[in-house]
Amino acid sequence: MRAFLKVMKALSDQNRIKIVKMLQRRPLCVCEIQAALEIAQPTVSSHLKVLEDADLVRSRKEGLWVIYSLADGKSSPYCATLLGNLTHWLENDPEIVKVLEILPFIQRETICRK
Amino acid sequence: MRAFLKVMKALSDQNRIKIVKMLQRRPLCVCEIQAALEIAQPTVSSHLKVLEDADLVRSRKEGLWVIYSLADGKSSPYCATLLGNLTHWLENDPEIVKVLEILPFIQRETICRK
DNA sequence: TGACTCCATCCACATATTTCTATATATTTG
DNA sequence: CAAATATATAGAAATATGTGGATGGAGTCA
Repeated sequence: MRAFLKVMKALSDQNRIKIVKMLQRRPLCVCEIQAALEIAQPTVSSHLKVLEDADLVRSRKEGLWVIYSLADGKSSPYCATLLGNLTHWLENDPEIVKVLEILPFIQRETICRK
Repeated sequence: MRAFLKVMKALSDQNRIKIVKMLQRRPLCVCEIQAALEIAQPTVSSHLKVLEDADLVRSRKEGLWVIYSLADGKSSPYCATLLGNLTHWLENDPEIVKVLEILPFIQRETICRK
């Protein structure tokens, strides 16, 4: 129950849903997510922590960056099923479409000076 | 997005999950839910309102009672899918098992004096 | 009509969540 | 080592949420 509620709560926020949908396209560093969502960097870190605690997302350090990507979903049936559903859910949602459209123009090299 | 988040938030609370799982067994009046969850009646009404606003649950008046039952899920793919998944999810969860075990002993005739 | 029962709403309180600013940590580079 | 950059953490403010007591409407029955 604990794990289930954690997953549901993690997916109950608009910004976190946007993050998941973006990560379905490609792995992203914090900078890129921040640029796409246009919110403060600590807010992004906070949301990523919630998603990671729910095992929906995983991270790996790569030099100065931390690259976030979707989890494989093996930790629980909730993660697997919901991540699966989210590949087609909200695909036509205006807010989601908007973020996914600008995603190709967000490049790590442009945003992060290093 | 709005509807999606509404459904996810509705299913992000332990008591509301218990209500859904109980309703999968049989329709229930507010009294019966209150007896099973052992919480205050306004709290039950509050949770039922959240579930109903998310189209996960529907209600019909029957004399003095208001009988709540699961929605058919046709209002959105989120409702349909999640209600479907919840028929087997959490079936072995200790908290859920406990509520479902006492459910047969909760009878409207015993609890509601009518 | 009047007493009684089921349920929803109102209100207040406690807790949780979201978000930001400021600061700290970690890594790379000069 | 020192400066610069990416990210995390701490703390605070605003908002949202869960909860229960009090109240009132609606229906039932004597």
